[in-house]
Amino acid sequence: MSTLAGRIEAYLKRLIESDREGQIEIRRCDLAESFQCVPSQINYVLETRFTPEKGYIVESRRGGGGYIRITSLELRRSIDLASSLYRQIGREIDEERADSLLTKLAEAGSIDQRRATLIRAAIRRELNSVDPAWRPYVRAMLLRSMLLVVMA
Amino acid sequence: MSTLAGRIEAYLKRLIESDREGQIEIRRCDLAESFQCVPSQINYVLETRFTPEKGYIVESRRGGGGYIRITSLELRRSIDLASSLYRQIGREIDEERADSLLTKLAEAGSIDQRRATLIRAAIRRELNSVDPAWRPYVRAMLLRSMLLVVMA
DNA sequence: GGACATTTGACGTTTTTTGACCAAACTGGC
DNA sequence: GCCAGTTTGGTCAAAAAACGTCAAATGTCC
Repeated sequence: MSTLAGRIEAYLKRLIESDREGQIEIRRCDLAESFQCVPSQINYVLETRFTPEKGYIVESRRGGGGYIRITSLELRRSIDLASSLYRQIGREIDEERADSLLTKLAEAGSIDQRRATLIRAAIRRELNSVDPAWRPYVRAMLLRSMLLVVMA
Repeated sequence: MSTLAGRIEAYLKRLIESDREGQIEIRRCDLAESFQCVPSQINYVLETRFTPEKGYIVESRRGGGGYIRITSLELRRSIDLASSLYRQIGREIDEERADSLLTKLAEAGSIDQRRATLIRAAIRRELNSVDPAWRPYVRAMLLRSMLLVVMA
């Protein structure tokens, strides 16, 4: 994937993935400048790699203050889930609360029993090598992440 | 067996066998150049020696940045890609390696593309609030945990 | 000589890159 | 408020970069 178009695509996807909203705004001329290519190359990348079928929405505006906005529907949808998980779990969580949350989710059918068990075991194993003082934070992170990919 | 086709076949097989995943990517024009033959000779070799019945998959792309990819089904199976990749994570991992690992898993069908994107995004976002010095460790933990629950 | 395999080259398709020209949106003077 | 000029992004077609197909020519082995 060593084509210009491929590199631009990868760059944009990275930007989008690290954005909290799964959405970015760029200026076509800036991007073209930083990749040393003609501006229309950017349109080519957008048309071939960021189509609705591939889960992206591209909006733009011309004129002064113009921009190109790219939204990943996939990530957009996961935002809600992520923030709801963050509300339930928070920045840190102790083992007991993590445990009961998993039990609740399994009972509610949001995740299956097998995965709940798997998540408990994974957390316990990973925390082994973590300084006890940090465990509540790391536990929260792991729990949030695993639940996100399982429930999405 | 000292025909041109035979020598090209032997050369490609040597390359494939020395690749850890039993897969190589070449450029038809380069190969033709180095064997001093017409490009279509390469197609002849592929059609007669690297067929599915003989255990190979050949994929290709035209246009700028085009390539020909040959995969040996046998070598691929023997490695058990998913678990071998999983073991490759280790105690710490940088962003680039994590990225390419996810790409490979998605290509191999071990996880779907949608989840790969989700995992990348989740890792990036969680790491935002982590001291850069610890990121490789935390990244490894998150990646391992999320892969565990999605591949299970 | 016939059957089969190999080699070559002309022509075709797909994907990427580039550039000339077009259209919309903002800005500032009147 | 309107017009002219500037600032952006959009379109489209040609050129370039790869790979694919097919059939004719050539070799090889009974």
